[in-house]
Amino acid sequence: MSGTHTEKYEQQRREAIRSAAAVFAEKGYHGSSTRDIAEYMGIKQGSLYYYFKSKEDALTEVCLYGMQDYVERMNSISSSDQTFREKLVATITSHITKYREKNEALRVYNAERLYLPESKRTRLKELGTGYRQQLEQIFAEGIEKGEVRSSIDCQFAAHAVIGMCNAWGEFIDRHPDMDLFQLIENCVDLLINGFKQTENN
Amino acid sequence: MSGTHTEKYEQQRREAIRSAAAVFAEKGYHGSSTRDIAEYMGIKQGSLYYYFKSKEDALTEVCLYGMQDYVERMNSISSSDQTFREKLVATITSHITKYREKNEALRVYNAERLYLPESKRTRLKELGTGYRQQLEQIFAEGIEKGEVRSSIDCQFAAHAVIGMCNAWGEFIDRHPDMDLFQLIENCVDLLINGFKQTENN
DNA sequence: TGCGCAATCTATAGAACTATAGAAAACTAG
DNA sequence: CTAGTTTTCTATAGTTCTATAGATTGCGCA
Repeated sequence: MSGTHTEKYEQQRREAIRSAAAVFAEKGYHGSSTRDIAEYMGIKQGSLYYYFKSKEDALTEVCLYGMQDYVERMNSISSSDQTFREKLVATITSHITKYREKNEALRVYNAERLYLPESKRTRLKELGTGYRQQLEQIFAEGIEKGEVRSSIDCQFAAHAVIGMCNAWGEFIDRHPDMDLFQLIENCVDLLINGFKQTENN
Repeated sequence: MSGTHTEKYEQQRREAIRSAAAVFAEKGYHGSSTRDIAEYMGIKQGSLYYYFKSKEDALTEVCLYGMQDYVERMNSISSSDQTFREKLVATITSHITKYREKNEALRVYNAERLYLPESKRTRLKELGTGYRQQLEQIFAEGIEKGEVRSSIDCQFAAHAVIGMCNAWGEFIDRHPDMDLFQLIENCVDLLINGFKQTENN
């Protein structure tokens, strides 16, 4: 498959995926036309079909592109030998900075993937589940090592962290001048210590 | 304006708004057609324009409908004389149960409001800002009364709570058999106490 | 019963959108 | 420069969508 394609083809295809990501992120999947994507990329509407079989195919590729290195980063965080707190910081940092780096593809994955038919979503589900399970594992280890209290439900915790990151991701996308460093610090502090008054204070 | 309309008209208009909410929630604003909405409601496509000036107008009404009693509930929570913890529980319960009650309109507000032009969003912004400010106020009082540590940034905290509730709202919508009571308890526990090991344990 | 208004329907204009087919242009190698 | 290949373009068939206009049906009241 990939052997049959030119260097330029692969390059332009990646460009097409990035363009689709940018347009989908701004207007939503159904709100975007193939003409919008082509124009963003600087080619004509019909030419886009040299790179995508269909608009749906474009969405599939964008979602995969958005998840892939995101999951890879989680792999390396999860398998490192950092403390629970360090891993939590790394996870949140990785997740949130992805939004600032203009990885529109991740936003598209979050907001639009459900418009894909089941059949085209299995790979995406695997990636998402893998990501979540690694995060659950980090919590399980945190409990073992005594850094996290044992009453924490790891599945709940993983979902909560992911949900919070996505919520802030959307937010910082609309507030480009926000201080990410401060935000990450606040998130970690809240998640680890909670709102309540500390005893020795 | 409203005086010129029949009882039946008002009733059907509410029905139209609810139908639009259901359809928009499932397919997204751009993914829904006016025919979809009309069919859901049991009338013909053209008849919908007896109740909405335009599709965009329908979205505006749905978003307003979704926010309104939501904000009202927050008013009464915020002005009650409960403790911080009680108010937090009430807020999260109100927010999360709204999703289970099939208030699709709230999901539509969250996911689709940005497709409205600025001019039609000012009222919505006011409502959203009002909601958030009341939540910030709850945190400020929590700090005053010593229930919340003073290092918490109230604006950050309010956003974090709203973001987490919305994330779980989306989730429970796809998992109808989930135990909301348990979920709410977990959320409150996490937000107040955090992940970390407690001293006396 | 029949008049008048309210509510819904049918039909359609006009625009936009996806996907394809085949022509044209750009590029590569000999 | 030429022939073959890759990439892009033009044109369009076939659908679908929004919004409107005018006909039709249903309803309450004199």
